[in-house]
Amino acid sequence: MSQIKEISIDSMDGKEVSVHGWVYRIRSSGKLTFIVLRDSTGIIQMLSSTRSMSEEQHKELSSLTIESSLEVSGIIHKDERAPTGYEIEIKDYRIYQRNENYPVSKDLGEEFMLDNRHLWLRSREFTAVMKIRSTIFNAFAEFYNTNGYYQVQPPIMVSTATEGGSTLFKVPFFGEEVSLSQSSQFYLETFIYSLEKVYTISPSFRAEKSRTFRHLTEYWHAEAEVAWIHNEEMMDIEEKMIEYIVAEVVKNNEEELKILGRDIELLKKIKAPFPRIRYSKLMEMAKKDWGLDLKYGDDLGADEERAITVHFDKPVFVTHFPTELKTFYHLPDPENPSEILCHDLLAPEGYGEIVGGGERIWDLKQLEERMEEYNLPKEDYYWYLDLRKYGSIPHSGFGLGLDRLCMWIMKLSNIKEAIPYPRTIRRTRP
RNA sequence: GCCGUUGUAGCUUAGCGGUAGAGCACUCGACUGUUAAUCGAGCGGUCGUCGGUUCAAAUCCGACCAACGGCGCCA
Repeated sequence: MSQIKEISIDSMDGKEVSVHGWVYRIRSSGKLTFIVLRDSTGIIQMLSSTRSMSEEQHKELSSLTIESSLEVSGIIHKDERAPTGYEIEIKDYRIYQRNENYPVSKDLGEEFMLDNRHLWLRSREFTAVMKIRSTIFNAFAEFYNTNGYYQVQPPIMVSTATEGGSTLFKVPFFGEEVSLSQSSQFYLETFIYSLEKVYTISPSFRAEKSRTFRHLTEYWHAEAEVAWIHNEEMMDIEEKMIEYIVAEVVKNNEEELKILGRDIELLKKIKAPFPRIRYSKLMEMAKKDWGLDLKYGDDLGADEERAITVHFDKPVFVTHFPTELKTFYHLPDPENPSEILCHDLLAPEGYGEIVGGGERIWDLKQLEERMEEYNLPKEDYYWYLDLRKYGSIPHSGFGLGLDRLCMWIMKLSNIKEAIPYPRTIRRTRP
């Protein structure tokens, strides 16, 4: 049995081949029936006629319907009239299942496509999305594996909040209650005292009732935590990582990018270093250069991020946010304690924030003070505070929304198109 | 949490007070080179649900349900 891609080459012309897959299109003009077969590697047109089969066989094949499954054997011909330039003249076949009525066709509404995601997955577009997504997830792990990092697995059911917030999913737990993890950062920090450089790819959950093009309640969170490095070095690593991931997609998924209509030339421009702009400077530029109604102390809303990122063709770091705009664990800049040593990475073309990261407070006293400001109970965070009691060191880390990264790289209009089974405030099926 | 939009055949939709129409899919038929073929016929609808107004409601009003979109929050 062969795969469609490996037989679609000139040197196979005239050879006998066997393939299996699903009916992608079928057209009949009586004595000739064209069946376009799909497998995981591509599509190929197959010809059924009475030249190479009996009348009954030809009739049975001609009656097949979309997405019916079968295997065939026949002779492959180079033929310019076929959609991909190659065609199989069917000599024999076996039908696994003939479908009655496949519900997915052209002209689909959004709700229908989401309700039938388990079938829509088979479409060429979504197959392309899933192949690119696979490249992105692999490339992320590969980048860190080849740079001396260890992959670790934090818990998903947790009893401590990361942000101290109200956005946690509560789950019954033997008469008690636990939360689903919204970030693995604190657990990642526990590993750096032995492994020094660690990363994880794990799901995160946010119970926020967000209804936007880039929010999911369950999403894939790629996080890293690195001992001994500071904010600037963390950004050095991240921009090389993004450059690597995008380059891998360009290298491995040219065909899929074409199916999605993504401009490859724009992706080829994604090379480190990325611009680094201090928050205070960005506020000035926003007001003076782009006419945005922003002042120091404002957080970046969706409109602002869009307005800012359309001015760049590469991702851009925004650094040194005012202390009050971010949560307690960020390290205040020793030279200007009203700002913190942190960074957001905004994706270009209007996509906005894909990474949040920075340097963590590593002094016990300073961390305790900040937690008091946030009214966080020390008892719950005893293990996080212990990290500052025993061999504490400077360190930095980040969290990356992998689904958002996928959305930007593929230039999708909604994050739901970037993940196979999106979970949102109103959707948990299929 | 706030604001908005949409529910008509399996799917995409037209109709917007007076007998529910089309394209795709599916079924049957014609066609020896089709490119999401073409041509002919057929199948398929308690117009999201409940209630109200009216001689008459898919159409107007109300409530509910479902989904989608925007803001805030964030990755």
